Amino acid sequence: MVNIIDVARQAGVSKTTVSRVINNYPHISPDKRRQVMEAMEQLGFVPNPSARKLRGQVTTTIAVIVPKIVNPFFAYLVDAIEQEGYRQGYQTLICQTNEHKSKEIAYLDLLKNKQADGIIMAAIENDWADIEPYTAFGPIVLCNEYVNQNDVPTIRVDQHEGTYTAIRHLIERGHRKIMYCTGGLFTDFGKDKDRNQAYQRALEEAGIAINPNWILVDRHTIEDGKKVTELILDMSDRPTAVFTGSDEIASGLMMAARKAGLHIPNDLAIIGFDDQPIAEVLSPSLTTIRQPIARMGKQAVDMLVQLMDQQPLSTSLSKLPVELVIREST
Amino acid sequence: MVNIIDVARQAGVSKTTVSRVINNYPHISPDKRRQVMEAMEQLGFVPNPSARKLRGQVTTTIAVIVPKIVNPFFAYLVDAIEQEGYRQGYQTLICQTNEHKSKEIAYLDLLKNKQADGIIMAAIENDWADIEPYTAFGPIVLCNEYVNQNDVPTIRVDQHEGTYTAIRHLIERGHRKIMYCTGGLFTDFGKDKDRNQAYQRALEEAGIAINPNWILVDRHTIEDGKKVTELILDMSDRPTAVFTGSDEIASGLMMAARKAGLHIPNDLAIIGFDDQPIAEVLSPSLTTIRQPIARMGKQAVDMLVQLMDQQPLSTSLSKLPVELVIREST
DNA sequence: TTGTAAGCGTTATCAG
DNA sequence: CTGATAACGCTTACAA
Repeated sequence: MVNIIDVARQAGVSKTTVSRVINNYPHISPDKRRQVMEAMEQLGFVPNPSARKLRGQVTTTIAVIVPKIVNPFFAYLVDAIEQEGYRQGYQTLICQTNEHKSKEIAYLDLLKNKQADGIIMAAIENDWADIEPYTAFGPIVLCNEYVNQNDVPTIRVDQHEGTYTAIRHLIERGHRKIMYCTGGLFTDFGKDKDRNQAYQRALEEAGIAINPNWILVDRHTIEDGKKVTELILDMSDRPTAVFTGSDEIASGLMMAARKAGLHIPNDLAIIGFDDQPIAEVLSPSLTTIRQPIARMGKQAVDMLVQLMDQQPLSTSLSKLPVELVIREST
Repeated sequence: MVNIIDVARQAGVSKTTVSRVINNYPHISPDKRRQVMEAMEQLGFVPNPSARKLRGQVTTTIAVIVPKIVNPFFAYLVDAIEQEGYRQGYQTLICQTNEHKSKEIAYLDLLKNKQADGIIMAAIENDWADIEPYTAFGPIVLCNEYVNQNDVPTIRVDQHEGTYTAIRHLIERGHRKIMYCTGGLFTDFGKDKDRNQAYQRALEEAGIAINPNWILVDRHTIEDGKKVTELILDMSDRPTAVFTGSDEIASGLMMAARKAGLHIPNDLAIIGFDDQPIAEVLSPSLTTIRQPIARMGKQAVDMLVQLMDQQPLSTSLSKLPVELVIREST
């Protein structure tokens, strides 16, 4: 491995000077700078990141933690973050927890060991109380997920508004039997709390009673969607519309419903969440709530960079608007 | 940051002993081992990877290079690699080139600096001649993509067989006007060479002349698929079937064709490639060539680990079989 | 079985 | 403007 000393020798300078060239220090004679550049070129020198991280204060590395990279929502988010990070001179470490608490913690250790200057969490497996201590080692920004705590830097969409808009849309289409089918649990915190409350509020305002049979939780995948359809088919009192927490559930649901002979949207209206590319190519195409993923990623990076640069944050919470995209499934 | 010395002090031993405990050396008294473990626990010690990489010979890190993580094929491949790597004790660095040659080279530098022990490349942007020198610093395994060179460790599917099977299937369905629409170029090397040759061979065997108008290259995305449909609609002599290089092009194509009033498969048959989750939920569901992505990922890791362990490779090429999945679009 | 000490490749400090 | 030198946290001869 060719190192800074080899370059120094080749250029006839000290390794300090080489280091200065690498790091663009201002006061170096043009002559020496040129010599060093040439030597680096000739020897194919590349600075060793381990050594830099070990010695320096700064790693110019950020990490983004997602549960599953095969989930298109997270893939697009990671992509946005990676590209914006790259633009701002950061290397992005992509970390997949597979929903394991221990893996999440292991990735947070990246801060502890100065492997990364900051972390963007797109999901949270552990309690915030267990994560918070890591902020002592570097900034953590939540993106997409959030917690019941005011001072945690967060970029997210307005889940309440999104869900409320979706349910209102179904009601306006004449539906009164609306199933609610989402990711997390029907709990009292974070993302799901907002969605749950919006669902309840929209129904209440329309004077519709809530049917507990039509509340399904912990549904994520296309497979889950198919199973939801089976559930619906088995019901004596079927819903006429379904709100789903992601386009993936929606697509599985739609496919199975179609196969069972249901006409969409006449027999069953379906609305998704995310506006993934798939939403447009489904038949019928999927009405859904569009999340501004690229903007979320960019803003998360911006906020993280501000924190890493010790700049004061104008606001610790950025709530981006969502958009109802009406297609054929409702 | 709590380091090995802090632990040593707390446990009342030397840092060497701590290091030995971390690395599971055999000859340590149970007593001291326990003391060290307790100290590590109490202090919340986590070994610093930079220091280990800098000092040691081994990083227990592998890197996987993909062009775009938002492409579901690569997302699934990365997922398989990450999980298998994790199982075998390796941390996986996920690297996205965005199809930039320079980024690919930058990632190959990971080998040079001992940031990774080995690399899996799922795509190739640069010429192999420019990549080959990096093998001096650590093993490189190709997965999915390949080059015209015998000794390069490669895991891939039989693209020729896959494409041939697909085209034969269309011919058996009675089609003689078959469009060919794929990713790379209609070139003479790698993945595309095999596909191209298979297309030509299948047509030739069936006594069908090749129509150059029906050969489209460099198509990748859903958007590309839509545009292909426009092209078809503008043709005076239209194909009756289309072979596409990925389910994504196929889905864009299908959607636009349906919108234009074409019946699928009667007016236009479509066959995809990959068997992504989307293939099943499309309407009509998509006939496609299934790639064993999970197996590819696992085998790539296995092969890389063998090479990193300096074990001889039984064979440098593993060609996995593909499978025709017949659905409604043909 | 345990400890001492020399590095791995960089950057920060200090002196010139 | 430039250079010597001391860390950063860890592993590994070599000694004991």
